[in-house]
Amino acid sequence: MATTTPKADKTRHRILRAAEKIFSKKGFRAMTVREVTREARVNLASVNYHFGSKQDLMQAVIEERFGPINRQRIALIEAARREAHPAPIALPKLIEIMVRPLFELAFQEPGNDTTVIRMIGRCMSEPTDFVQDVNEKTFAEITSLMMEELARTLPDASEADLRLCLFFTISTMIGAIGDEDRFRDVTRRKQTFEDTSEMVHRLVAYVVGGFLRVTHLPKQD
Amino acid sequence: MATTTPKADKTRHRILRAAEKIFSKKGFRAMTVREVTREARVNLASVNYHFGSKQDLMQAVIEERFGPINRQRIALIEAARREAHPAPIALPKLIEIMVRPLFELAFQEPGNDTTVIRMIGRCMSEPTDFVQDVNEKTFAEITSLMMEELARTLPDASEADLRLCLFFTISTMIGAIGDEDRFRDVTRRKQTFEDTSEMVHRLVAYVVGGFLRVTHLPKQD
DNA sequence: GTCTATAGAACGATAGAC
DNA sequence: GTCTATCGTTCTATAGAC
Repeated sequence: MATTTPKADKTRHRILRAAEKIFSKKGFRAMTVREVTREARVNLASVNYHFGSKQDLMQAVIEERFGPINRQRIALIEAARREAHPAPIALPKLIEIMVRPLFELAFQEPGNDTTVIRMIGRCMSEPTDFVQDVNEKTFAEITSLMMEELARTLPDASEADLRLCLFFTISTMIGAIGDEDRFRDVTRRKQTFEDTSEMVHRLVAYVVGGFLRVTHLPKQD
Repeated sequence: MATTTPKADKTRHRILRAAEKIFSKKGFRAMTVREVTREARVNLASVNYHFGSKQDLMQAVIEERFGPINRQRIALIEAARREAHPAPIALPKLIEIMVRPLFELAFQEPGNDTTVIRMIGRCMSEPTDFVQDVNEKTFAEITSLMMEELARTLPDASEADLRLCLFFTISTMIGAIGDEDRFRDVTRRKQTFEDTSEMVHRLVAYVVGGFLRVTHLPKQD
């Protein structure tokens, strides 16, 4: 006997890959079910059959992609905490945990294309309400975990400054991730994100520099 | 006699204000002409009469808003260059020129609302092709001017590193500007961007810290 | 210059045959 | 589980009266 549902799984998978590809380029509103099924080379009706609605499809894409990244970040924080114990995790290490899984998991994909990484950026700036809701829930745990560790690593900084810096950091990452075109315009590089490690290395340095300077700002409140 | 076209100008203006308000919340695709005319309390057909098409309306909104911000930045750079001459402009000063006009011009609006500032962020992450084209043209001059000055201020840094840092900086600004909801989530602040000056002060510190750390990274290429 | 009415196209979703 | 055919909605844009 053959396996039970080979074709269904394949169709489902093809739809998911097509959806994230188109969403990452155009956003939720401009991603039409018609274009997704055309790109996936499946029937128009199959999206509703397998997922229920366009919104349910989008939700499935987000959850499938963001879950692993955050699980890895949480695991890395816990490992780093054990390793450093009882000292706090060093700032560059902490920032790297924030930055690297985002870039590396994205490039584990076959063809090393930038679809996943662009999808994350697109997701963050997506105006549709339900996407924002899913986003908020997906990143709530890692945000509060990161704040805890930042408070340990930089005990003299105010919580308000740390939160503001974390906000800046997420902004930097999202911008750096999502906007490949602007990346090329500004940096004038031929490649896009090919040398991930070099880029991550500099991004970590940039964020660490930012944190240190803000939290060492002369008090003036 | 009364002025010649008081009502036409008023309608045009109402449409522009309504368009940027709705665009800043939802992006180009989700902004419908119907909703714009409803919000502006003008007739549905008036958008096509005054602007030609939805796309032309969007173009008018962008050019009306971005022009003054970039003109002010260019003027500030030239003034700072004269003042510092023959020394280069100090890094914090240069970064402040990049950051502050964006926030301040946005808050000159009546009611101090965040529409303009959100519009800029939304514009930067807008997937529609023609918006990206307008964006690129609008910011090409200020980008190259800023690169010139950065090269003078940080003469030991490689051009590649400076471009990458500038890219990070724009990313940080865009993220910090555009995403009021995430700002509230992460920072847990009740206000949004009320205390602009405090926010700008910290954003400048963050970016300066980032630049300095990346450009002083031990060489390893 | 402003209105109503509507053309014409594209969309999400579903019914029903296979 | 997959297909075709289509319904009902919503959109941009325009024609034509005022």
